[in-house]
Amino acid sequence: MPEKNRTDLPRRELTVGEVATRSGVAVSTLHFYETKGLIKSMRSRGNQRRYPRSVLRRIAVIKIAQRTGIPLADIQKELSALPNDRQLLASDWAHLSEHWKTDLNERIAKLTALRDQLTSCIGCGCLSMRDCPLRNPYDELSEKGAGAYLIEHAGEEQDEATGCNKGSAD
Amino acid sequence: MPEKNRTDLPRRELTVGEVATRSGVAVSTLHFYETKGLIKSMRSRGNQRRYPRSVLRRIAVIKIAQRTGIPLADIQKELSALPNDRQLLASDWAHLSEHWKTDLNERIAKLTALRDQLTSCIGCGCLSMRDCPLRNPYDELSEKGAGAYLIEHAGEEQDEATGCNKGSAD
DNA sequence: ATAGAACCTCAACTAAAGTTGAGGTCAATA
DNA sequence: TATTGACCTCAACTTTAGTTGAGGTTCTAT
Repeated sequence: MPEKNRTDLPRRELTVGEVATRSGVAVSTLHFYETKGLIKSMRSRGNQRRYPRSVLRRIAVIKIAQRTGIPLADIQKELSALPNDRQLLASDWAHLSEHWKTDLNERIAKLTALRDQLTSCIGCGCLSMRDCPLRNPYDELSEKGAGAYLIEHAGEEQDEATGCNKGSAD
Repeated sequence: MPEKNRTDLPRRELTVGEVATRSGVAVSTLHFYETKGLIKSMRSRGNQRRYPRSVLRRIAVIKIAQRTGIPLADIQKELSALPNDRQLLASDWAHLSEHWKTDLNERIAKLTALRDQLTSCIGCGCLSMRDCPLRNPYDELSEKGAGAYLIEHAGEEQDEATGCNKGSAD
């Protein structure tokens, strides 16, 4: 067990394996994150990766952002846009997490709206393109600055997948 | 405009292009769904796809399920497990949407929990593997029948990514 | 000094949900 | 009838987030 007794100075740099076990992500994932510019490493004389302990915090932040549904590319952008790219300060965390919280709230709001529509459409089941709120994708449109959609496209040919409230299977 | 004047009997079968425009999904997607067993088609003498109008309802249901976050493979399973695979009845819709609503509620609950943790951790920023609720993935574990986790793994080597409440950047 | 664990690079593979293109056929309209 | 848009199949490509494996090197405890 060579891992165990490496002179365990409190601030020694970490190997990729150590970072993997301590952060809970696979070594291959750390390599992958490095290719994506999400983390960086120093190299030993023998070309092996060495990490400052701050990388653990960085990985923690990445993982939390992922849980909120942010794609890695976006996380990378936000991390690299930070004034102090190398070391994540408490203020950075506050900034990022505030931003991600907003994002997350939007996603929750969207899902909640969907759930409510689902609830009210369970009894109906018309699923009409024209009449059913489940099929009028307000949410998608509102992202593209819509609201005007219904007016602008009012004359377009629409189809009734089924007649609403007929309760038929077609 | 050949599309326009096809003898427009109310119950004529639909071509793939008609289904595409009426349902809002691409023709290639309809082909794809067919290979995945999500929809079926009859064929004309010349081997072109012909759909009953009920396919529009089926696609509507698929799209709504997708919005709730269900993968296509699961949707396929549920649709094909239906007693009446071909035609979706109102009762099928009620059954499926009830089920998906439950699913959606769970996803919302998870995201809400994450948001609340995020909120309470913004000021702290410790992100400690041991101490931070954001890093103790209760949610994932609870799916595997956990709760026992904290006790069972209590002696395991954990790492402090940072010391909690130190407010330091490492 | 040496065994063996841990590490290196690079390429290929996975999964989901499609999209794109090539090469060829069908069908409705002028 | 001829044209042309719509359609067909099949293969390859795309993106995201990684994983797997081959072939070779480094590190560290004994």
